[in-house]
Amino acid sequence: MTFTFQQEDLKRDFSKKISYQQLFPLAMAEDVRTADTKKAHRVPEHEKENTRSICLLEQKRKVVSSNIDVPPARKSSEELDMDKVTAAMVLTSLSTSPLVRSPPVRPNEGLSGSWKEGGFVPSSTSSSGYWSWSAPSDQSNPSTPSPPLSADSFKPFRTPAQPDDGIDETEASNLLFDEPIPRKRKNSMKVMFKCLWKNCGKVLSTAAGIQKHIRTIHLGRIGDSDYSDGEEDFYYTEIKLNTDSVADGLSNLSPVSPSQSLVSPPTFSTLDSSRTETPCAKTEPKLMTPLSQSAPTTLYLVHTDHAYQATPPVNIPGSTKFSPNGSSFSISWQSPPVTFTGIPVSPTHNRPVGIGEQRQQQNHSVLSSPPRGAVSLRKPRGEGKKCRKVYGMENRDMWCTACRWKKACQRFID
DNA sequence: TGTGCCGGGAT
DNA sequence: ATCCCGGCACA
Repeated sequence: MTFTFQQEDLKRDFSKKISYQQLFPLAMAEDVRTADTKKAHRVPEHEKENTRSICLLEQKRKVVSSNIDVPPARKSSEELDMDKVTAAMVLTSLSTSPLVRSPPVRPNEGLSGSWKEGGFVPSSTSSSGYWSWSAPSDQSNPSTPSPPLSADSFKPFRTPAQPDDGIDETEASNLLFDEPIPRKRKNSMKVMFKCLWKNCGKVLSTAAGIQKHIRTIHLGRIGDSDYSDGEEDFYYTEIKLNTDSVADGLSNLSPVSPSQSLVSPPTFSTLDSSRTETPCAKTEPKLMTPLSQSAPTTLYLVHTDHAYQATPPVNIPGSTKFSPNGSSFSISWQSPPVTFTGIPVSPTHNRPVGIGEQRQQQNHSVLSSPPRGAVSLRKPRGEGKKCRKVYGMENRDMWCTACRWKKACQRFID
């Protein structure tokens, strides 16, 4: 129904290019700050392009959804204040909502092909529902893989700043690659709406119902129960219950321990950018800045005990402290601490950029930079035989110390 | 490809 | 200061 319309709409808009800086001033700022360290982390142009497109998608999703199911009220004037509220709500939501689930492995997706090659598809579209920072910046790590996206959208709660989720995330990612969209799971889903009001948790089958519930019960709008300013939107979550095995663990409405989220590698749990501000929009500074600035195009992976680097952050050149490839951070959860990390360690096709690769990149840039020989301060090479030649490698102990140390020979000076 | 040795890290 | 080595330039 509306999905069809939205997809078409999005497709059309994707053909338009929007200035990177225009969309992501924050990311640009970060780019500038970390420009030096990122020299070795050049992101191929096409990846940037993908990233841009994805964020454009994020924006578009908001527009679309606001046109369709979210009243346009309270868009701008309250945004700043609401960002603070958003931060609080995120935290609240973390403890009251099923945040993590295991996305199905979808080998047929267009995305999978890209990250097989060590290349990277910035699938920052992220499956809806959770933490993923699909930031658009050059920091996007080419080798940080995007896990396969999941089809089920999950909306723990809504925030004023992002009244979206009007479109399925996977579909969105498919749009990017003009892949046909497998929809089979849609049919087996039952959409429910759960009230996120603290200590409530009421589940209703219709959005109208849950909105009315929130309006009347929690917002106390008894008189004008038909009027909706959209605020209710923020207090309920859409839950898609399906019969798939993947969703089995999610049908449970209680908070889900992140450690349950990974079914089996390389099936990654994804965190959704839509839960927090995507880099396309402003973010609450303390909560999001490090992530949104430095976790571009990367779905943060929920770390448990498997193949992901745990804290402390790994210091990799070209990445900031919280960058997707060079870092991780922890959030203390109700039970086990959750580590979001952008450093997949092992899966072959999604290994991080290693030092060797960085060196290669550096070398590459060296090769393509200044024409050498402009000014060579290197003194001419000695013509005569040196210790090495005279004594040979087997008599290295007979060499002069300089030769032993690979310095200019002091015994046979030219 | 082997050699000389610069630049820089480690101790 | 000494020792060591990566890596570049050159033969």
